[in-house]
Amino acid sequence: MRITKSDVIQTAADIADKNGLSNVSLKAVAESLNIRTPSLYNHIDSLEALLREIAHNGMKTMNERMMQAAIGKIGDDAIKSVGITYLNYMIEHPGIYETIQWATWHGTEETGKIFDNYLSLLKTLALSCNFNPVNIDEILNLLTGVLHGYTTLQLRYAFTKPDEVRTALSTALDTVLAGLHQKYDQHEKGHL
Amino acid sequence: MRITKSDVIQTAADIADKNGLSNVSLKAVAESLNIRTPSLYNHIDSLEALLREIAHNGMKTMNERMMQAAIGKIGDDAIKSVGITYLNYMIEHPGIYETIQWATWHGTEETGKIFDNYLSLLKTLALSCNFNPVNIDEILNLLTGVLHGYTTLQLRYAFTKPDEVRTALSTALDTVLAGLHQKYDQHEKGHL
DNA sequence: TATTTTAACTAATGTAATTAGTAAAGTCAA
DNA sequence: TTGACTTTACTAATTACATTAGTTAAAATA
Repeated sequence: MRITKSDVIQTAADIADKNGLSNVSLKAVAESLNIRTPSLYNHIDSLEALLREIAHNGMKTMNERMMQAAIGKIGDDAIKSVGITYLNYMIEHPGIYETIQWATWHGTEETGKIFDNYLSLLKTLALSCNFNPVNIDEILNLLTGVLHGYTTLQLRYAFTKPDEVRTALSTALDTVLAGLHQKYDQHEKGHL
Repeated sequence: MRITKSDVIQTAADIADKNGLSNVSLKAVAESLNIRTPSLYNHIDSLEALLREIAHNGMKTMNERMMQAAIGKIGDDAIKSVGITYLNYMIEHPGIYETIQWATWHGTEETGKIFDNYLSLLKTLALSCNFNPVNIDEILNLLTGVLHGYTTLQLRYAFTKPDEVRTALSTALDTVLAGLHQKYDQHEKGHL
């Protein structure tokens, strides 16, 4: 009968996934939890803060899953594997992903830190592709951009044909990686 | 003293650009126009409908600018020119762009139609790149994805260093186009 | 067991969207 | 120009939430 902060966030996240971000209200969350609206303030600071917590939780979960997905892989394989994991999370949790996008505009330093963890993972993997480290930021910007934009735009098809969208993403990443290799691959240094 | 629907949309769009989407309220719009909130209902159906109108107006304006930017150009040049125009609009009108993203989740058929016009422009330009038409949808999905994702993620830097972000986008598009050419360029058919 | 914290509650306030009903000002035909 | 009609503004009232204040009971802790 006693409720924790984590319960509140989970419940709100579920509502977002089922009914969309715009239907997440303190009233709706409280009803789901069978408590009165003001009682939520024992766990959260405000509706905005709750939304940010949903986003942060989601981002952290994604980061963990992507790290798992990268284990035992390097180079293009690792990057594609991470990309598919990213897409899968979005398909499973569209409401949370919507909240993450909301947090892009309403984020705090915390939001930035969690995003940096994601960048850090991608950076390690990109370096394992044998790209010239000088260009690593350029490369990261392109990879994160493609991942975010491609998955967002394809999400509407992802519910009806998830497998097609997954293979399409893989193909798209192949194309981008081909461009990256052509442009940024390190030339073999002379043998010592 | 008399106000038109277009005035309402413009005013709301200005508020979005200046203060962000979350500060667009009927109250704020009415105050800017020096009328009472309920009077807005003579011009719009609801707050949601108003936001959609902001998005649709913005998307149409972007489409027009991108078509202008493409005139007299073909191939990679045309696509890069369109991409820079896309980015420029976002820098000029971050609030409208935020609203367009909102409309991605809360859109109507109208939203889809305007987006299709954008796709149609890009399709024409992509075909002028000499890609194999069989793969044109794949190519479009990648191009639109990169454009959306890259610009969204770079927007935060775009206000302080707009020129750097612009050239960086150009470079990123070069990379993607290199990948696309490597994979999808049509081979010369035998001479007839 | 006594004390302190936690987390629930009711009651009250403030803000914003929306609806209903009304009046004034503009439009247009006879 | 006058009178019907439409448009667009208004006030008043309703509703839905978010949020704050103050209170109480249960849980945790010492």
